[in-house]
Amino acid sequence: MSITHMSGRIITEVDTEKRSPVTLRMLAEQLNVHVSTVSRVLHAAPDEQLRAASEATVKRIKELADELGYRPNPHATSLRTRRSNLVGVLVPRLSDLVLATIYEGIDEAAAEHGLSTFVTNTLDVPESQRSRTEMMLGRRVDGIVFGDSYIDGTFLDWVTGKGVPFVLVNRRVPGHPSVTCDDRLGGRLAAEHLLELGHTDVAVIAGEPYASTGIDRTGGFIDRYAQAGITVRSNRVLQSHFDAHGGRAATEQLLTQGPPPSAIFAVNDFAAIGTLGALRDHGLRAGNDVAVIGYNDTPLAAELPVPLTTIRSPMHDMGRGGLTLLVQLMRGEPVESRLLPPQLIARTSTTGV
Amino acid sequence: MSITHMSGRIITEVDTEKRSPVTLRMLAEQLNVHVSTVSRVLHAAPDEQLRAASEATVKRIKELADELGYRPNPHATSLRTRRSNLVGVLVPRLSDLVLATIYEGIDEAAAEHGLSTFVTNTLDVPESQRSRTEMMLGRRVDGIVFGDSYIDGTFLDWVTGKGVPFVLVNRRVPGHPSVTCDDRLGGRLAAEHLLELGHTDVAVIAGEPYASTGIDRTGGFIDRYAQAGITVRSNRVLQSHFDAHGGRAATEQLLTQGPPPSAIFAVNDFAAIGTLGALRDHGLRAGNDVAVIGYNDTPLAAELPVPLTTIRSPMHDMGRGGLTLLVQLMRGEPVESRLLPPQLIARTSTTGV
DNA sequence: CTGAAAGCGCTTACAG
DNA sequence: CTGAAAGCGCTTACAG
Repeated sequence: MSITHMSGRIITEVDTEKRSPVTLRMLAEQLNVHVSTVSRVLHAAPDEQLRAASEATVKRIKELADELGYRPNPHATSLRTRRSNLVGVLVPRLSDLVLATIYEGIDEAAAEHGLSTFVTNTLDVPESQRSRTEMMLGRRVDGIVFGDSYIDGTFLDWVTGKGVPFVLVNRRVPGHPSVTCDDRLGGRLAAEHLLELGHTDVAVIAGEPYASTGIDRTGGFIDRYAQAGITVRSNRVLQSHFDAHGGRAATEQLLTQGPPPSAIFAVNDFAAIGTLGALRDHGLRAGNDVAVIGYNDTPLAAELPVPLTTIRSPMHDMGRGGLTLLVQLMRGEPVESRLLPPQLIARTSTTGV
Repeated sequence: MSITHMSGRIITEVDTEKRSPVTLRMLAEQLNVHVSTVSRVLHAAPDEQLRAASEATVKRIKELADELGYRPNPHATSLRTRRSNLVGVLVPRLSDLVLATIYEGIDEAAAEHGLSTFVTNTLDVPESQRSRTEMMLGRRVDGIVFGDSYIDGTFLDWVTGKGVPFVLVNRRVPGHPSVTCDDRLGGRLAAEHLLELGHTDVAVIAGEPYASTGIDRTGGFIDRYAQAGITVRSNRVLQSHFDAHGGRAATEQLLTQGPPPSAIFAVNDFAAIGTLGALRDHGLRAGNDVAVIGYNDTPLAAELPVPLTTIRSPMHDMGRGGLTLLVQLMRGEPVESRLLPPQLIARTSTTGV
């Protein structure tokens, strides 16, 4: 640790510190005990260290390990135990705040369980979903979290054959364990809010047709309107990408095809921002001329020039919950899918100024 | 691979497939060659396979490896070679689109080099920067990319002592290799744009005082104004967080302390969105009453109700460039810091309707 | 052209 | 209470 002031030595020492972190064997040799004893002591739970070694030995080992900053080599451990303590996470795009936030929840919970995560983008491209999954398997992950599932579960059936436990977050697929927002309920909440405000001519910017999020939010919304005796016609329901550009494009299309609806439900806050832009281009004031409601309550929603009414979804908790479910699965415990409750957050974009 | 329709067998097979991916030894035994021969063949570059084994043997080995889907166990490889092919990435927050995009660039380039990445948030908390770095070292990463550097390089000096190569992206620190946007130039471009539009009373939402991004963007801006003979007074330069809430808060403060400036430069698009909100609350129209210019050209900027003038920074390329620099460093090659050029993107928020 | 050995750093029954 | 051995799956000189 001390620096010797002879240039030749210094380089050697730095090199040594760099190349060789302290190993179990180094500890064992310094203490004149067997490497297996050190291993046992360092792994025993506090209450069963008695059986690992004598109290004195335990103390000596732990102190030296502390002093030298011993960190087990995870590759050696993984090789030996056949557990990598690694979890793979697949998302459409990490630069989508929704997925980034979910991932933060996943990684946070993973750290609490002593697990590390690998994330990767699949861009919702099936070929990438497959190749990135294989890459994760190549890395010997102990489990996978999919945030990019297609509602058609063919791919997941293939993954099942690989024997690696996995869970879904963000988007659900029937027959597979998942932690998602109760998106049908979310859609219903949006509908109820607009119904209360008296909107009968409404449109939906519905998201991607392969994602349960878009499907369920749209379905819950339309069903609630149907209950109220109002049919949302199919030309008022437009597919879209889950971003501002997609929301703007879909809204443009909507506004081009006839008189504007009195309210628009965009199944994603970013799409909703695109909707706000398109409305403005057409000289319509969001919240006064046309009500707009988004989904997720991203941090931006409250700060927009026209604060956005939205359905809050528990993004972070979805990530945490998904990882927790995966851990249970990895332990061989039975698991159940969870639907987390959404919440309406009313702001100016529907209530007006 | 085939499914036997006897329930007992099925479970066994799935279990087998799950627990034991194919190993070098399995290949060797099936082919009646030594495991070292298989290893040599599978590692040789196409042109030197002649020296690894006979043409016939090479062919047999490669075919079987393909057929069985052999994937080397990375933990065994890492243990043996003392290279993990792992890179650690530290960012303030992955749910900040700027950092997520930079990370996407890093991971993309990493994959091309056969490297995998671990990302983690530090929330700009020094204690976390340290603990997360230690966690990365524990994972035996071959290198680290810091996207969260403080301009004060004390922490990085400590990291240098660890002997692990690292590079900086996003934020630079004198004396350490980095790939960043030329933020001083970016600030200057913002100033020139506003000067051309005739703005003499301007304010800056300046970001965090410990980040080179905020410092350089602000510095370049103020210097350019000084060149034009205009002093930007210090009460017109406000610290802020790099998000919408921070931008709104700082702008509120600005608008409270007296008559509004005729233009505001926010050193981050999200902060700029907060600025737009605050202006609207005060009955001021962005682009007409007060010009607003942001930084980064995030995908949202163009889609906002008032499209945002901004300085485009090459976020993705910064990530790619940073990883490339790290690879050079890991090879022991000399490296040089790079400044990537920013670009002005003029939109309605400064030009008006 | 190919085999055999050693060893990376760890864990885990098994002895004693 | 502690030691010794075996082995996880790979790579790398070294022989022959």
